[in-house]
Amino acid sequence: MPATKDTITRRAAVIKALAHPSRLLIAEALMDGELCVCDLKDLVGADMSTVSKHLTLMRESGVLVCEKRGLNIYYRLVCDCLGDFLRCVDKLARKPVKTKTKACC
Amino acid sequence: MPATKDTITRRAAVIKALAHPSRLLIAEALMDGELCVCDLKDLVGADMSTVSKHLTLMRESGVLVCEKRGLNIYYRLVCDCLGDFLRCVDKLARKPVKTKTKACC
DNA sequence: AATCTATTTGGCTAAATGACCAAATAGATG
DNA sequence: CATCTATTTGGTCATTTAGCCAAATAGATT
Repeated sequence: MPATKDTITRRAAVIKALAHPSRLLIAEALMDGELCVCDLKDLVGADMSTVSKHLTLMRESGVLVCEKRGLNIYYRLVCDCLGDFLRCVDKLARKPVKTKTKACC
Repeated sequence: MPATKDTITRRAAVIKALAHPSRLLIAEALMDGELCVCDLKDLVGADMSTVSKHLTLMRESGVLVCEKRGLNIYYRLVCDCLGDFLRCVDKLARKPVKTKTKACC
C-alpha cells in the first residue's frame, strides 16, 4: 500500500511539529509528564503568545492533547513512542557532519 | 545532564530534515536501500535542483550519506532506527485531529 | 581533449514561518 | 457581576524556505 500524497503530508506535519528547537524542548519536557502553558512558557523563554502558537501547532498535528483544570491548561504528549525516536535523533545529532559544504563525492 | 541550547538546535535540525513531504518520501524510500539522485528525482517529481537541495539538507543534518559510483551518486540512510519512528509517526498521523481550530477547553 | 551525463550551485521569487505586541476570550474568584 | 488570571487570537514584520531556471562542476566516455 503506497502512501498517498495526502498521507505523506500529514506524516510530515507530525514531524514538523517536533522540528523546531522550542517545540522539541516542549516535547522532551512533556515526556516526564504533563505541564501547564505557564510552565512551558518559562521553559521556552519566549512570549506567551509564541508558546501558545507552538502548542496549537503541536496539538493540531496530533502530537499533544490538552485539558483545562482550574485556571490552567495542561498539555501532554499523545504518544510515548516518541522516546525511542528522540534517542535516535540524539544519536544522529551527536555525529559530526561529514561534509559541511560540498557533496560527498 | 540538561541539553544545551545548541544541542537542542542540532536535534531539531535532524528532525527538520524529515519534516517535509518530499524529504519524508525520500527517507521512506531509502529505508529499502540506497537510491541514486535520478531515482529520487523521479520519486519526488520535482526539479532535479530542488531534489538536490533537499538531499543536501538531509546530508548536512546527518540523516543521509552519499557515495559516488560511476556516473551516479547514491544516497542512503545513516540510521535504521528511523523505521520505528516512522511507524510511530504514522500512528499519530492516522488519528483524526480532535479540535481543528479551537483549543481543547 | 572534447563531449556527455549526473549532480550541484547561484540567483530569483513567492509562500510559509516565527517572533512580538495588543486585544479578545473564558473560566475562577472576590 | 466585576475583576483577575491564564491562555488564545489577530496583526504585522523580518527571516527562512521551497520551488524553478540557468550556469557551473566533476567524473565517464569517445
